[in-house]
Amino acid sequence: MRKSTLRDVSRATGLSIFTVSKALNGGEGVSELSREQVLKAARELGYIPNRAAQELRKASRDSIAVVTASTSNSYYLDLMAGIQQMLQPSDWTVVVGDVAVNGAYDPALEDRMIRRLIESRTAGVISTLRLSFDNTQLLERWGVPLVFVDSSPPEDKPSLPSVTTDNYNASLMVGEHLAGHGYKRWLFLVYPSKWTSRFDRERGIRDAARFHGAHVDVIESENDPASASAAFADYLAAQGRLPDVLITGNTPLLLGAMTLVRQRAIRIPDDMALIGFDEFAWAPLIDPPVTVLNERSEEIGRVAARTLAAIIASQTEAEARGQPANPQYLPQYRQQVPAALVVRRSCGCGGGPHPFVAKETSR
Amino acid sequence: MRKSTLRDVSRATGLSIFTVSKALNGGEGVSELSREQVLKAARELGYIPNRAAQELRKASRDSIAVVTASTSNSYYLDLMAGIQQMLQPSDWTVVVGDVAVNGAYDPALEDRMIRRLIESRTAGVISTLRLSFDNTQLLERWGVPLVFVDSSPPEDKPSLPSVTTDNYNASLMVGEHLAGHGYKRWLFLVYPSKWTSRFDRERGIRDAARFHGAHVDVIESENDPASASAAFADYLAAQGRLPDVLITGNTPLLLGAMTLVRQRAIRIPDDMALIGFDEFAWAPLIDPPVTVLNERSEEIGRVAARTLAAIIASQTEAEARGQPANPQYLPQYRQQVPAALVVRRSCGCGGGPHPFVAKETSR
DNA sequence: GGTTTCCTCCTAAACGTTTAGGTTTTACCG
DNA sequence: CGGTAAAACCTAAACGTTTAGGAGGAAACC
Repeated sequence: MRKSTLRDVSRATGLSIFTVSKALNGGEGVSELSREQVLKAARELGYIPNRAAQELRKASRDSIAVVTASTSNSYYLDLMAGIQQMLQPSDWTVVVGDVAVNGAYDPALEDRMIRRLIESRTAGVISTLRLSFDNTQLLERWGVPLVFVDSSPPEDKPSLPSVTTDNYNASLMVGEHLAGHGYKRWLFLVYPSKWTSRFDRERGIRDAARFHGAHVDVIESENDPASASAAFADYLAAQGRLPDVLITGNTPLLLGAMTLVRQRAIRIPDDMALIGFDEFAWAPLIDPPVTVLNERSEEIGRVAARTLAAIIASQTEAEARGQPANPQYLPQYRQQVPAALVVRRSCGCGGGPHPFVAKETSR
Repeated sequence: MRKSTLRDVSRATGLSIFTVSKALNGGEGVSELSREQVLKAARELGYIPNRAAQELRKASRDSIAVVTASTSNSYYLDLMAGIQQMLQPSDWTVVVGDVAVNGAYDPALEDRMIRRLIESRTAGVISTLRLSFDNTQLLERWGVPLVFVDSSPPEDKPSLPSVTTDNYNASLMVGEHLAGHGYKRWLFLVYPSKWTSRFDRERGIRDAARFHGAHVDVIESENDPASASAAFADYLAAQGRLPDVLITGNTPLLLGAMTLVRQRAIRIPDDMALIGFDEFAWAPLIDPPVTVLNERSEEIGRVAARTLAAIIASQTEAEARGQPANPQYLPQYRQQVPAALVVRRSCGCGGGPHPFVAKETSR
C-alpha cells in the first residue's frame, strides 16, 4: 500500500484533480454524486494531503510558536495551557521551541530557532524571553508578529507588545509582607537578566527594603537548581550567617535553595524564613508549606494569545486590502496581569492546617 | 522590506536560480567569486528559504514527533530530555503532540494528531500511550515508523517496538519492600489502562501481595490530581479505615492523594505508609520525603530515540536500494529498562536526614 | 430555434525549491 | 591555433497542491 496523492484519487474516480480537490475541501460546484465518489476513493486509498504542497500553494500560515528556555520551570506548563485554551478553537497549531540545551540558554540556538520559524512561515511568535535585537529585526522584516510574555522587548524596540505580571507591585507586596514580619536582612536569589522580569522584581524588592528600612543582598544564579544551590552556598560561606529571609526568584531556584536548606538542616522559618516567586503544585506539601507569589501564568498565556491573534487578524485584513502587511503594534498591547500572594508557613506566618490567604496587587 | 525568494537573490546577482541554490547549499561547481556574491546578496536581502517548497521538492522527512497526553506529568520532561539528547546531534527536529485537552485524553484529538503528522510527512513517531488500531494502521500504511515508550502496542500489532520500564519486576520489588515492613492491607491507586504500563504494574503488585500474603485493593482514577483525590476519598468513605500503605501509580495521582492526606491530617507513615511510582524533583522535600520507584525516563527516552533512528536509517537505506520502504521491526526492538527503588521516609523506613538507598531491578 | 443562465467540470498556471541533463566558458596541452 | 577536458553555469522539469478562467452541456426563457 503506497502513499497516495490527489492524482491517484483523480485516476481512481475518473474526475480531474481540480474536482477532487474541490470535493475534499467542501467547495461549491461539485455534484453530490461526484463528491461521494471522491470521498469514498480517498478513504479507500488512505489519501492524506501533503501539507508542504498546501502550504506552498496557499502561502498558508497556520501555526504559532512559543519560544522558551528551561522548560523545566513549571510556570511554563500553565502558560502553555492558557495559550492553547485561547488558540485551540480557532485551530491554530501551537508549536513550542526550546532554545535551551540541557537546561542552559544558548544564543546560537535562539538564532537557529528564529530562522526555522521563518523558514516554516510561522504566523506569529510568543516569546518567554527577550530576543536578540537581530532576531526581532528579522521577524519584523518578515512581517511575523511578536508578543513577549513575562519578559520585555529589547530596548531598541520598546513598542513591541508584552504581557507580564505586574512584577514591580508584586515585589513591593512581597517586601511589605516581609517587613510585617520584622525581617531586616533579606537575601534575593535571582536568575539572569535574559529573563527580563528580573528587573522589575529586583527593583520592587529593593524599593520595599529601602522603604521599610531593611537591607537586601541580591545574588544571581543560572536558571537551574544546581547553580542556585551553589550560589546560595557561596553566599553563606562569605557571610558566615543566615539572612532573616530568603526570597527565591522562581521555582527552579527555590528547588536548589531548598535542597541546600535540607542538607544543612536549616529550620524554616525558625532559622530563616522563605518566600518564593511563582506558585506550583507541590508548594503546599513541602515541609514547611511555601509562601509564594502566584503570578497567574495561565491568565498571562490567555492574554498573550488573544493579543497575538488580534494582531494577526488585523494584519491579514490589511493584506486583503492590499496594504503593507507589517504587523501594527498598538500601545494598549502592553499589558500587565495582577499577581496574588499565597501565604503559607515558610514566611513565618504560623497557622492552622491551611493558612491560605490571597491578596491581589492593585492594578 | 519584503519577503525575498531565491528568484530575488538570482536577480540581484545576475546568476541563475540554480547557481544561487547550489551556492547557498554549499554544493560543488560554483566559483568562489559567485558564491561570495550570492551569500552577500542573500544576507542583504534577508533571504530565508521557504521550507514548504524545500520539503515538497525533496520529499524531506526531517522531523520526529512525540505523542503524549497529560504533559503535566513531570516524567515526560525527563523523557523529552533523553530523546532530545539522542536526536539533537543528527539534527532532527523533535516536535511534541499533546492529545489531551485540559489534561484529559481525547480520542478525537489522537486521530487529528496522527493525521497532522502524516500530512507533514513526519519521519517517525514516539508515542507515550497506546494508539488506536486504526491509527497504527494508518502510520504503517504511510510507512511511518512507530516506537512506543512506557506503553505497549495494540494487541493486534504485537511486533511494534516498545521501550518500557521493567514494570513487572519493579512492582515486585515495591511489593517486597512493603512486605518487609509487614504491611498487610495495600491500596493501589492507578491510572486508566490507556497508559499500558498499568498492566504490568498492577500484575506485579498483585503477585507480590499474593506471594507475601497481603491483601491489595486496586482503584482506578483518571490521570489527574483532582480525580485521584476524589477516588481516594471515595475509597476511604466506603472502607471506613485507612489501608496500611497507599501505592500511587504515578506523580499526578500522588499529588492528588497527598492533597487529601493533608486535608484529613493523615500522618505519614504513622497512620498510613506511602510509596509512589516515578521519581520527581520535589520528592525529597515533601513532608515526609516520599519513597519512590525511579523509572529512569531519561534513559527510556534515549533508548527509544536510538531505536527509532535505527529503524529510519535502515528504512532510508532500503529505499535507496529501491526496495519496499516499509519499516522493519526487529524483535530486539522491544526493550526494557531497569528501575530503581529510592527509599525515603514515607514508606516507614526511619532514617537520618538522608535515608537514600537505591536498589535495581535485576534484568 | 436561438439566446441566456446555470451547473459541473476541466485545462493550465502558479507557489519556491531541487536536480537531471545540457551548454557555454575557461584552462590547459600539444 | 586546434582540440579537449574540466569547471561554471543554465534550462527545464519536477514535487503536490490550489485557483483563475473557461469549456461544455442541459435547462429555461424568449
